[in-house]
Amino acid sequence: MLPTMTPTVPLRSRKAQIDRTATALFRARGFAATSMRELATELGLEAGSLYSHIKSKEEILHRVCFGLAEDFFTDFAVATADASTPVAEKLRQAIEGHVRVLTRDSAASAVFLHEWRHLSEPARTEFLSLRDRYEGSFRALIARGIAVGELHAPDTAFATLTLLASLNWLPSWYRPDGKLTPDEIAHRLAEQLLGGLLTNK
Amino acid sequence: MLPTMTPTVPLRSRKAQIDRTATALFRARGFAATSMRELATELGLEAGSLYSHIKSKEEILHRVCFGLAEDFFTDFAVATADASTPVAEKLRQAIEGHVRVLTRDSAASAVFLHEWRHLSEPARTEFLSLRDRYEGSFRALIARGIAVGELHAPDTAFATLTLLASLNWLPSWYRPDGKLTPDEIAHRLAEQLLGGLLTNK
DNA sequence: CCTACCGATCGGTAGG
DNA sequence: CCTACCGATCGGTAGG
Repeated sequence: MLPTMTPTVPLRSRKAQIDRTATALFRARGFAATSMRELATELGLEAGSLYSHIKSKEEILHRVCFGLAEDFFTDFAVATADASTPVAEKLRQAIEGHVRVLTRDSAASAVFLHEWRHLSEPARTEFLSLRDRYEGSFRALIARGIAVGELHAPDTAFATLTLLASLNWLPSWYRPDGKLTPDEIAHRLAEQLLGGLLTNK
Repeated sequence: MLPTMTPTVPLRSRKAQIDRTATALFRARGFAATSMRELATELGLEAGSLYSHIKSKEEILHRVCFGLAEDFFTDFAVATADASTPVAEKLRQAIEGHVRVLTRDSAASAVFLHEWRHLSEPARTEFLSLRDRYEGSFRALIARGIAVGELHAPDTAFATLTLLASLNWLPSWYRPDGKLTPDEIAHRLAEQLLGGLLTNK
């Protein structure tokens, strides 16, 4: 038996590499316009070889979308866990948590925000109901803030919509190598958005 | 010479029909995932027949994207034309103008906002520079409002970004048959967004 | 506006 | 992980 070259142990599993590279491509070109051959080339292998690690193109999209959904829920739960924290402060921490998830992996976030519609049923419907639940949590937080007088807004639904829209625009312009750190961005966004909601300024 | 059945005169030109139907499909499925055969079927004709009215699939996308860009510029110019109008009021009218364009054709707006990346060069770069110019106009307006003391914001760039992001989220949830009229939506959005920017409330 | 078709490319599989 | 390939579908054209 002859000794063979020990293959370089991949730092991340091949599957994780595929997910990461696919996510970047999905973000740049969109899910439908990204071909499995492009993805394979980017990874230095042949198209057919991908299928020893994944079952389908959509499987990747599914993992990215639902993985991020989980991240958003986790961070929101942490931000709002402490019962003694004032509502406005909970909202601030929820905003910062949301921004943290967005900046941690902005490619995956962009896919989460824009490519979910290429999920086939029933995943698509399931995804949308998760997203609705998440929006609902923010709306409830804002409504409670208004009820206890810490926040004010002419229309709760509009306030929630504009808040999340502002945050979710981030992956369109965020660059990890930009001047501001994720924490600074989170802080400024929170200032900007709470500025319009807080009763006492 | 025998008289023949007079063909029904189309209310809109066939080309305009193609654009409208394609826009709805591009919005629902995305540009890349929409096939010319789907589009033809929707219009009740064969795929090949489309090409006596249009040159290519991308030509449609090009018309939609640049047509809407023109609409946004036109409405912004009208909103900010009068030199004697206070800056904050100009901003309010610019917001309402932007919302008016978005609600007038929300399918085209959604395509404008999300499908432009499927334009090939040089159209893509040209489009992005138009979009930058438009954003720049809003930023300049906000900056001037802060300079003269009518507006306040911790960060002009962030204020502009969150403002436009909030407005541009509208095509994602706007339904022409919803409870609120476009004017009411424009008004509430303006209230919500100016509420965080106005110096005197 | 249709019929008939082109070459290219797609996601995915069989067998090794 | 590769080679070789599958059937399906793509945008678009020629000729009428």
